[in-house]
Amino acid sequence: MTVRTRIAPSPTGDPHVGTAYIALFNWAFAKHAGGEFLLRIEDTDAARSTPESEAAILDSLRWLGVTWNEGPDIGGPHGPYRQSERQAIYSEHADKLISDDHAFVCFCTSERLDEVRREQQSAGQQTKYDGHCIGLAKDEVAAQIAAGTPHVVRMKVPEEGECVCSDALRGEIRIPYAQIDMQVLIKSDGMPTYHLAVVVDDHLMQISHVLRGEEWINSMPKHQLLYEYFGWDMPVHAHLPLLRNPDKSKLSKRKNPTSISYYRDSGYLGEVLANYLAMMGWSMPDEREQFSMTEFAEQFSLDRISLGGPIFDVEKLNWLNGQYLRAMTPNAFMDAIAEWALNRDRLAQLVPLIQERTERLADIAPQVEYLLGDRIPLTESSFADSKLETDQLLAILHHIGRRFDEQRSWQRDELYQVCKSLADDMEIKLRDFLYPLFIGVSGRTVSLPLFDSMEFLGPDVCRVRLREAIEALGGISKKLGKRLDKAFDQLDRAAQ
RNA sequence: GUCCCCUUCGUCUAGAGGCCUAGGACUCCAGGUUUUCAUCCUGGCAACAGGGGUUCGACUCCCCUAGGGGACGCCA
Repeated sequence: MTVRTRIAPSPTGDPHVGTAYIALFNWAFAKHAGGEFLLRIEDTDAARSTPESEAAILDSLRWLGVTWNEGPDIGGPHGPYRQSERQAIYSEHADKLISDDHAFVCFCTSERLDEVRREQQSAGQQTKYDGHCIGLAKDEVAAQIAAGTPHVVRMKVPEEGECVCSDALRGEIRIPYAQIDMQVLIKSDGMPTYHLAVVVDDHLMQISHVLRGEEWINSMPKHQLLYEYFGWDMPVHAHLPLLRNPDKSKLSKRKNPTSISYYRDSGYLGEVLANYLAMMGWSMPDEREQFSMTEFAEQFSLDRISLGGPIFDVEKLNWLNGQYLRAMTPNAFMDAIAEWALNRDRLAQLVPLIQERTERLADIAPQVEYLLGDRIPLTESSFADSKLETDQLLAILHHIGRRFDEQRSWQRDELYQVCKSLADDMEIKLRDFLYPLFIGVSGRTVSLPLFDSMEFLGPDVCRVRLREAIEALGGISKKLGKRLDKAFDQLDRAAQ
């Protein structure tokens, strides 16, 4: 049997280092065994998936040196490789489950579900579907569907006993069935949920090994059950440890830059990020720390994975990047610079901003200083010219951070709208409101236009810089954070 | 709250019962090379979460406790 692994990213945002991490390991595992690695797009969340995100993810993976044998861009014998294009396959399989009595149609509204959840929560129970629709008569179901009542399909789960699953890294894992919810398999929009799609696709695409994040361990029983219901063999599953923030929580953009584009734009090399990620939770037999992806694939084995969740440590990444950069020939180094900052795409973004402000070409460097490199470090005195008090500045930075967290796209006009509306809500003049953002982003009171700068820098860089601005102003304590969160929520409610 | 997973220096890790006086790397500190800085070299600080077993012997195996993390969505 050929080893076949996959990465199945969801195109709902910036390409995440966690995705890259899992992709790298799956890739290396397949390559090591002389097998195949494929890419599948899990875009069943119709509301959040975008083609832009998909393109960015593919691009990022290529930048890291990951290649695939089958995928949405190159096709293959098991396509299509976009789940949104496989809807018929999923409904067919869901129907099979219903007719085999392994699944049922459910008409419960989300309001009722919320209510049930609330009750269970206050009673201290774990929240799960209460089985309301499980016993509905066939003709009633048919009538409701004919009448156009919105509905989902849920899987049945044994009420008692425990599920014994196997993880290639941990051995047996036992989870009581009482813990397992009657998972929705088909959403009311007709799309499958992850749980149905992943099982159906992994089977049809002949995936032999699934390396995925630890966060999925608790879903193994659902997946195993589905494999049993369909009468299929289950691929080998191995759950990789999760990348962590410095505070040990799961890596998140609020606390750490997580988008691969951030690392590329900040001047890291793709091969370095890949090398670095490869030593998160895995080590070379000879403890070498610098190695290529080819060497990684040659040496890779599951038994050298350590399970403690590794903290993503920028210091060490910096060191590693320096090692690579300094080891280059001057020619290669020149190419690296040109590719990073001075490629035509990047310049094309910059030119509209700087050309009209330029008398001599020598004026360019100071103008773009904070866009191509780090902006100057901030202190409290950086904000001395503000008309507002420190606590107001902190409130602005905190609140805009919350708004930015929810921001999907990062275009200048949208950023303007977000700021304008928050400034209005806070009843602060836009000019005064924007001041701490200017300082935070550019480190200067005079700079290129703020929103263009932000678009150029991207969300992760902006988040980091704004966070540093907050620190420079004395930081936000837990207590203050709570108060600001509350104030922000009130503002949000008032605005609606 | 319920369930699941994890636990070696601050961080990434080596270690598969005696090779461990626990090794390497990053960070930090000290010294050296260098017109400055950086690089580079040398040295140093620093860990087996705690408690019980099993064993002649436990960082390694088992149990308990503690701590950390994750999951509990018509998100993936």
